[in-house]
Amino acid sequence: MKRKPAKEYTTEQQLPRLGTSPYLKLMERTASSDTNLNSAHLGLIMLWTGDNILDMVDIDLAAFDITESKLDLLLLLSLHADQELVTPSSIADRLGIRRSSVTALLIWLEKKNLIVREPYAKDGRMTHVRISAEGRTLVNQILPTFWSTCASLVDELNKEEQAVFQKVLVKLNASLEKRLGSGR
Amino acid sequence: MKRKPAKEYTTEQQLPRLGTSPYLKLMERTASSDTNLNSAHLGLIMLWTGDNILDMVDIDLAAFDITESKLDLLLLLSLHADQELVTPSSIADRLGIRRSSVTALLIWLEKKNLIVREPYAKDGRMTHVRISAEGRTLVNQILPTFWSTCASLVDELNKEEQAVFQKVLVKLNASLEKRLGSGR
DNA sequence: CTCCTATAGTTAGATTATCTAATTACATTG
DNA sequence: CAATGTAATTAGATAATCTAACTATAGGAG
Repeated sequence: MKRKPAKEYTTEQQLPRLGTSPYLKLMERTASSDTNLNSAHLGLIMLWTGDNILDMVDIDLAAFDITESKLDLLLLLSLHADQELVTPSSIADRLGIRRSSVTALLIWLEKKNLIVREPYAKDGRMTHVRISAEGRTLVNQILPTFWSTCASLVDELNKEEQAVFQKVLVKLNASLEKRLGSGR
Repeated sequence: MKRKPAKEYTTEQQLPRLGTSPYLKLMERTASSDTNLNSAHLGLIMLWTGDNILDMVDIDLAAFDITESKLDLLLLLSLHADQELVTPSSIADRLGIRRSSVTALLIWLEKKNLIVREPYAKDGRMTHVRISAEGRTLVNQILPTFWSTCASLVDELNKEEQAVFQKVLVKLNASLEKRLGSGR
């Protein structure tokens, strides 16, 4: 969760915007000799951009009183609604977080009646989790805005730029998911 | 903060990896008619990638017992070390967070002797914040790894891909920073 | 020169998303 | 059937954020 200060006061004294170049100079001075500076620069901008994108999405979802993590989980349940068994463990595994973290999310979602937890008859230790009708309704309310926010992220890019960007990004993301061992 | 499960147990039953296509199908069904689906798709992948990149960097920084937010602040102080006056307010303004959030970060950093807070003589309400010698040492220890992590993010891409990617990314990030009103 | 108000910083208290460790309950297997 | 493994939860912690309230100082209006 981050950003979106409503404006506290307008401060008089300010720090100047330095831009990218001081970071690059610092990098030149402090990077190990076997680090490719161009790649590092690119990675840094990617990191900053990722941060900004997360912020944008958070801000938009705030209107629906939900966070990206929770929407993520609801979508996961949506897309696996046909599965006989969806347990907190398997959710944790898929999301790359601990079971206890999933429990916390589920408690919140259940309190709002967005999901249902049902004991699993075939194995008394397990619980089946599914999205509720209310949950589906909420998701359907959120998604049009969510997709339009996603689209707006890359608004500035023209068709051609989008095309090359997409190609490279898909490759990049695949490699990251592989390295993290996580992914959809 | 996210991800990095050490492995709790290996769960037997798992949720299948669905990949991107069910998300796209869902999008086709639920996006408003004035949303460009290609753009939305691209934005979605961008969001996922951003998430993964954040995770990678977090994991690497964890070894130094510091988080991205805190390193960010230390770098900010580093780069403004020549300024006569750097206040919590101006930091909050630059980082796009509230003053009270900055206070929390500063308390942590000060406890570890990474920064120094000095009363500002010319205005008794203000405090000048600067990075300490210890802080500078830590930053110098972290940066080589940090840059190499940044570089490794885009390892998979060849020279040519990096070049187009960079061009588009810079443009994209500039537009996001403008929209968020934040930025370096 | 004193009083009001604006500003800077902090504190108090809350939320969200994580984690680890401990606990509870059920299942399996020797 | 007792020991051990697994699923889920609970308890308690940390990090990063927020809003609201508070304290202290500054600066201007009488």
